[in-house]
Amino acid sequence: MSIAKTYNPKEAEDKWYSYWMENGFFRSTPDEREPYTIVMPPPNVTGVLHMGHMLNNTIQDVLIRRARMQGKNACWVPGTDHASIATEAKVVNMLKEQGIDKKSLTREDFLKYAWEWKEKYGGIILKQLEKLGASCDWERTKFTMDPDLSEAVIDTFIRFYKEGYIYRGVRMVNWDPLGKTALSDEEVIRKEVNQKLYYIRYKIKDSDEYIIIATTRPETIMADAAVCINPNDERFTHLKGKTVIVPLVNREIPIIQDEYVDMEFGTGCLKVTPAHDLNDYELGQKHNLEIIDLLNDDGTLNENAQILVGEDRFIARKKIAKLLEEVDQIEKIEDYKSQVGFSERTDAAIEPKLSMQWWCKMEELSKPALQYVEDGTIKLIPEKFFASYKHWMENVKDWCISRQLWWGQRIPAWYNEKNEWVVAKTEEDARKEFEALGKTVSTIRQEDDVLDTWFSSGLWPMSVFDGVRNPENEDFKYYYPTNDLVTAPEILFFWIARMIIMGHDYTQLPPFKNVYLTGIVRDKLGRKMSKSLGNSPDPIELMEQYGTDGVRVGMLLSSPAGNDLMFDVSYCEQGRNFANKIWNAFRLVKGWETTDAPATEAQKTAAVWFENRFNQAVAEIDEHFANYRLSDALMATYKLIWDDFCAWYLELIKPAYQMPIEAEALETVKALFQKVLALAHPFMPFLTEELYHDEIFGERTAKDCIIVTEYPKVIPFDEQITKEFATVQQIISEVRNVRNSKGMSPKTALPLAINASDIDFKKHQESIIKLANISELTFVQEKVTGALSFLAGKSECYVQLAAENIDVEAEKERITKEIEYLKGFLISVDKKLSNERFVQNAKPEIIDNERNKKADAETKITILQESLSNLGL
RNA sequence: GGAGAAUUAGCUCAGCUGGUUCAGAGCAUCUGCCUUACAAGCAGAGGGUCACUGGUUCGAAUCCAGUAUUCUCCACCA
Repeated sequence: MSIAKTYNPKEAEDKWYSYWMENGFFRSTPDEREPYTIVMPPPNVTGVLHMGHMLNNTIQDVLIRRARMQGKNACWVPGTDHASIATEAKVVNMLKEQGIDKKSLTREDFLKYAWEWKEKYGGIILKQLEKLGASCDWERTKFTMDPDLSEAVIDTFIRFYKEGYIYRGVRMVNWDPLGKTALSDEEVIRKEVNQKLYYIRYKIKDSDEYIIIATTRPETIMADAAVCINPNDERFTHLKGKTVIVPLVNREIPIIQDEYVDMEFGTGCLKVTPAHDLNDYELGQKHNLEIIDLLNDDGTLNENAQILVGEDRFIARKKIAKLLEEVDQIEKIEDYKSQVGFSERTDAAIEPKLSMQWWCKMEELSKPALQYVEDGTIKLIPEKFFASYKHWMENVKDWCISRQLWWGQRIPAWYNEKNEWVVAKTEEDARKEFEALGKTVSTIRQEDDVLDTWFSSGLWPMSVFDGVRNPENEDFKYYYPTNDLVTAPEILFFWIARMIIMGHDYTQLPPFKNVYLTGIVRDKLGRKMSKSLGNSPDPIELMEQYGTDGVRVGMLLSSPAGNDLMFDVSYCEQGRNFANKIWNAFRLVKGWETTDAPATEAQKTAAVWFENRFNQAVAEIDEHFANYRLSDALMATYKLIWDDFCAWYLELIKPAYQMPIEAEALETVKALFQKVLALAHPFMPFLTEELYHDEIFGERTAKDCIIVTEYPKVIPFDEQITKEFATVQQIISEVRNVRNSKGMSPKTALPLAINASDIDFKKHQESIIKLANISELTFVQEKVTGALSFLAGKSECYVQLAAENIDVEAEKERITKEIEYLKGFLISVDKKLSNERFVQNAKPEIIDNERNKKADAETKITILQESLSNLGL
């Protein structure tokens, strides 16, 4: 036999992936079948895929493959996301490394580089997904900046604008001085940072007195508009109505009063800098203060600062502190920890900044989106995420949707020479708009504003089917709403909430029914896998090493929904071993010669049992899938194959060495083998397809592939068969144990007697028991003396050994121990039963159960005690 | 500061509405085996006061309260 001893994944993977593609098995077009749709969360084109993507897409592939096999019209739409700021930051960096400054480029030139980047990395990503075995409909591959998707984005902007959800206004925004763009609240990551708290003396005008103010940001003092105290603060009553002098620039500012100020914190005095702090801004509005913006877009000081103009804000901070020290206006400096916002993408410290931006009103829009999840129209899996979803939805603020970038969909606003503006899809429309408003326009222009990436990905489930531009098209009507969305909990607000909001606004429907939230892939130490830590294995390398199927199994084995996954390569090893196990089971069957004979009694019994066990497992697996417990579904499959199929069924029907197998038994095992493979296919697509096509299973037509073969259906099974067989398994196990404990070789045949007075297994199972290398099997009506005994169910079994092999003392001890345990057990049962309150309160079936336990234990004790006394003979 | 979750074997996790699936699984460990599909394997074995303290109950890993530890999300205190 020339078949390899271990499974070699490489060959099978390349072969079958292209075969599936060539035969269009991933393709989906609307037909009369029930659709099953998943849209892939589009990975960013910022780089290559990491383990989190791999897990995510493996889950999606398992779901889609299973649905496909179940006869549904399975459609998995792949794609990538342009990831506006993230990609632009990467491209800018890449250019910088080549010595090119973004500023030196025109918009068009820059976009050319960006598109090149997208082609390169988008391509790598799609290749990685192929390697993973992802069975998506590649002909539907979309990119969030494809012309049709971009048009959908622009249409939506205009729609929302007309509906009154989008407006333009000057607000405090999160400004990223590195990306030089505004950010939404969600794109700001707060981190605790060690800072200094500077206590600065402000001189009170016409007085020798100073007032001391604590701040972490001395570089902003030149923009101070007031000093604020709490009106209830008695320490400062005498200062009411006075003014103070801002140090260094000697500007006079008022002392105002507001209860906002916390008397306990710092010195109880607050400097108010409306241009550079959200709270100060609000205070400034309230008290009508001057707004002095002293920062440029890139975080350097502008001429409003008067001093240190052009200096970076962090350098300026130190220098200001020094200057203040020189004029003796620093009281003290303390170490201080506080939360500072950082840009999610560029990691620059965020600057609160007043800026004209586009905003999306969220309050109205978010209501139906909350409703869907609240009433179960959309199910979050696991449910625990509902609480934070609800909280976010109920407290959502307006969404800043404009970004000062080039890479993205341009905001369709047009400006005339007077800076008046209209919203319109094209320049032509814009001119008409202006005309209609009676405004002159000679030159018309757009600004460098693009839309937040999440504005476009929010449309994803609709736009991939062209449902925004053309809601009546066949694809959209057929595939939408989609079924399952598989993604990370981190983007619950970024993405999921916005898809629901936008989907509802367009269609009055939820965009999907179930949201499966996967965990974060962490390393063994519990750290999130990241490039910077270098603790993330390269997924491609892993697949090379363990096989794609092995890696898929490895990832799924340890990832219950919503829980983080402590990833370790040992899981992949387990996956590889499992693939190998199936491979070798196949080798065994393939190696059998046949003889034209009917199956033996034992083979028939084993087959009946396994088929029943199989059906039982299918039901369990189905249940697990219904609850999105994929790791449990996989484990059930794993155990069915490894324990039941290989360790029991195949061992039981196996002919003696180099003997042929009965043809009938072989046919049965082949049929069952194929069913088992079908069950495993969603998890291990390549191995199962490879084996499915082996000649031992007969000729296959070109389209007869496991990927589209029928997935095992849930059919009734007989629990009694499983139970009876369990007794047989126990007997075989015990006999092995006897050999093991006596140091005998498995080849030693032993005689076995079973006390059939209380037989709870069928006689036809005799044939199975004999397979445990039993020299003589007898059924007796009474005790057998001078033998090792054990209980299987309620039947006592005896293995007759030569006297020297029986250690009477050890046997006595063993049996005594068992009796003691049973007696203790009996006492606890008796205690319950003699407790009046128990008998009164417990449900009747519970009481019955206790009575049965009691009877059982008593019987066993009797049997064991007899054995004990027999030992003495 | 607020909210949520978790804590069960060495590791990763199951244990639904309290009572034989109640103390489980996989991996790892240990002991035998290179037995003729597979040492990436086979046959066995050991291993847990169910974080802690109370409460409810005839009965608690399971329900309640508190404590401790850990994690996640949200939040503008200078």
